[in-house]
Amino acid sequence: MASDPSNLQIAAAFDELADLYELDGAIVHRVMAYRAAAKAAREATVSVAALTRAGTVTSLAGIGKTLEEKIVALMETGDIPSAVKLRAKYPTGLLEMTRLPGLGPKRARRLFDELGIDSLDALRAAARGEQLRGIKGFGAKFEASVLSSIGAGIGERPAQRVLLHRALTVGEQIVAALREHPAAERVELAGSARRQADSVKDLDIIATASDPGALARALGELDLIASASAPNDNAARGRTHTGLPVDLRVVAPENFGNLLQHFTGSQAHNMALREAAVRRGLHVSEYGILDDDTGETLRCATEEAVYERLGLAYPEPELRENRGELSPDFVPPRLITVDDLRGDLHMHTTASDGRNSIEQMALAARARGYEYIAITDHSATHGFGNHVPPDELERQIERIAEVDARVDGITVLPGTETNILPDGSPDYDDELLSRLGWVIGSVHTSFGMTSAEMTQRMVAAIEHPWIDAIGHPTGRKIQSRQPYALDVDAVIAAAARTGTMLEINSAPDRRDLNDVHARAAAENGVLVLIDSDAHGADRLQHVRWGVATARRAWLTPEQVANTRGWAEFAALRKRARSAA
DNA sequence: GCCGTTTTCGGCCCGACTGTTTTCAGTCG
Repeated sequence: MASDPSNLQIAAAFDELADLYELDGAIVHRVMAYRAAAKAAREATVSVAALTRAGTVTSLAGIGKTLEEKIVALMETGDIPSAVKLRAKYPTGLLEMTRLPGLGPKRARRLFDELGIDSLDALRAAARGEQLRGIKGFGAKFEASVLSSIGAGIGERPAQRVLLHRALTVGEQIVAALREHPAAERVELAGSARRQADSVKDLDIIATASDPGALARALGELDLIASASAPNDNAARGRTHTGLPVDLRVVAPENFGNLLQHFTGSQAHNMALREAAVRRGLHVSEYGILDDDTGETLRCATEEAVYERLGLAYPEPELRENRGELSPDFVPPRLITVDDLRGDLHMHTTASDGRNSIEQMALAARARGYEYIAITDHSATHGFGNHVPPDELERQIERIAEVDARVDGITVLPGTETNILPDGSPDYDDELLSRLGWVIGSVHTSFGMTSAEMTQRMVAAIEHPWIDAIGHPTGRKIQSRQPYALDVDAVIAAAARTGTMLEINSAPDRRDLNDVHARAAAENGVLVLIDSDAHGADRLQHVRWGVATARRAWLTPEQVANTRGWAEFAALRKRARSAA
C-alpha cells in the first residue's frame, strides 16, 4: 500500500472479514470480535496504523494479537490473506442476499450450498421457479417475500438512512402532537434520533398514557403519518410521508425508564451495560433489572434509576456509544448547549453564494444573542460564479466596516473563507489577509490527493500566519461523500502547535469535524469552533447540529472557542496571539 | 477472536418475532 491505511479502511477490512466469517459459519463471538474491532478502529482517536508500527495497537480494547497481525498484513501487502481466501469462496452476491429481510448469513449459505444461488438474480429466478420451498426451512411465504423485496430494490444497496435534521423535523412534530392527546402522559423520542446521531433509520417513541390503546391509535390518525398498521393496546407503527418508519410503544409508568433506556441505545452501549450488570449479578432488559440473588425484577420509572441501580453515573443520550461512558471512573461532562454560543465565525452573504446582506446577517445574529460574527464569503478561486476577487474583497471590507459601525450591539468582523490551494496556500495574498479580522481556510477542490499530499497541504495551511481556523476539515458529507484521505492526527497536532482552531461545521449534511475527531482535537488542546456556515439568515440556527456533534464529542463550553465573550475570543485568534 | 475481582480456558447481552415448526433456529433490533 502506497500509504498507511486509514482507520476507516482498517475498519472496513474488519467489517468485511466479519461478514465473510459469518458466511463461513464461524461462531458468533468470533464475528462479533471482528465487528467490535471495526468499531474500535473507526472510533480510534489516533492512527491505528501508527499504533501498529509502534507495537501498541493491542492497547485498543477489542484488538488482540491476531488482529494486530492482520493489520500488519494490510499495511505491508495491501490486503489480508484470510480475506483473499474467503472472497474466493463466497461471491459478493451472497452478501447482497443477506440484506433481504428474513435472509441472514446462515440461510443464504444454505441456498448457496444446496442450490448454488450466489446473487439476487439467481435468487429471484429460483423463487419464481418455486425451487426454494424444496429446501428444509424454506417455504412459499419466503419465496413471495423474496420476490417482493427484490422487486422493491432492497438488497441492491445498503438501507439508506435519513439525515438527523430531516428525521427530527418530523419526529419532534409527532412527539408534540402526541403530547397534545388527552390520554398522553409522558412522550419521549428514543433511538439514534435522541442520541443526535448523524443519521437515523427510524423514529422510536416511548410513552405512558392514561389510556394506552387510545394513544396508540392516535399515532395513525396524525396528519404527519402517511400509513399505519393496525395498532394494539400498547404499540403502533406507521410511516411518515417521506417513508420514515415510526414506532410508538406505550408502557406502564413504573417501566418507563427501562424502556426509554433500552430504546435509546446505542446497541453497543446496551451490550456493554448488560455485561457490566452481569458482573454484578444483575440482568438488564427493557422490562427491568433482574437480581440473581433475590430473583426479583426492579422496574424503573426513570432512566436515572436504571443507571443508579447499576452503580453507574448517568450518561446523557449523546454519550451512549460505549466510548468510555460506562467506565467506573466516568465523570459526566457539563456538555455544551446552543445557549452557550456567543458568536458565529462562518457565514456567507450575497457577495458570494449567500441569500442575505451583511446587515441582515448581523441583525439575525444579534437577535440570537450573539456578540460577534465574521462575514466569510468564498474567495477568489471558488468559481461557480460566486467568487470574490481581491478588489471586491477590499470593497466588502468597507461594507462590513460600515455595518459594524452602524449596527449596535454586535461586532461584525471582515473575514473570508479562503480556498486552500493544492500547495496549501490561501488564494489571497498575505497583505490582504492581514487586513481582515478573521480567516477560515477550507478545501473545496482537488479532493483526490493522496493522504500524504492532502495532509501536507492541510498542515501548510494550518501553519499559515493569517489562517485562523480550518473549515469543515475532512470534507465529508453524511450519506453522500466520504472524507478526503487525510491524516487527522497530524492535522490536530499542527493545529494544537500553531493555535489554529478547527471547525465543527454545522451544515446538517456535514457536521465536520465529526464526533470522534472533535473529541480528539479537544483532548489534544485544540480550540474547537462551532459555526453555522449559514448561506441565509434563517440558517444561523443550524448551529444546533454542530452543537449536537460537539455533545457527542463530550465537549464542554470551555473546549469551544466561540462560547467566549468578544474580548476573550478576539485575543484567542491566531492573528492576535502572533501580534502579542 | 478477545479477555481476566469467574485470569490462560471457557465464557462472551437480552428478548421478540418469524416461518416452518411438532419444539426451534435464525433473524432482528
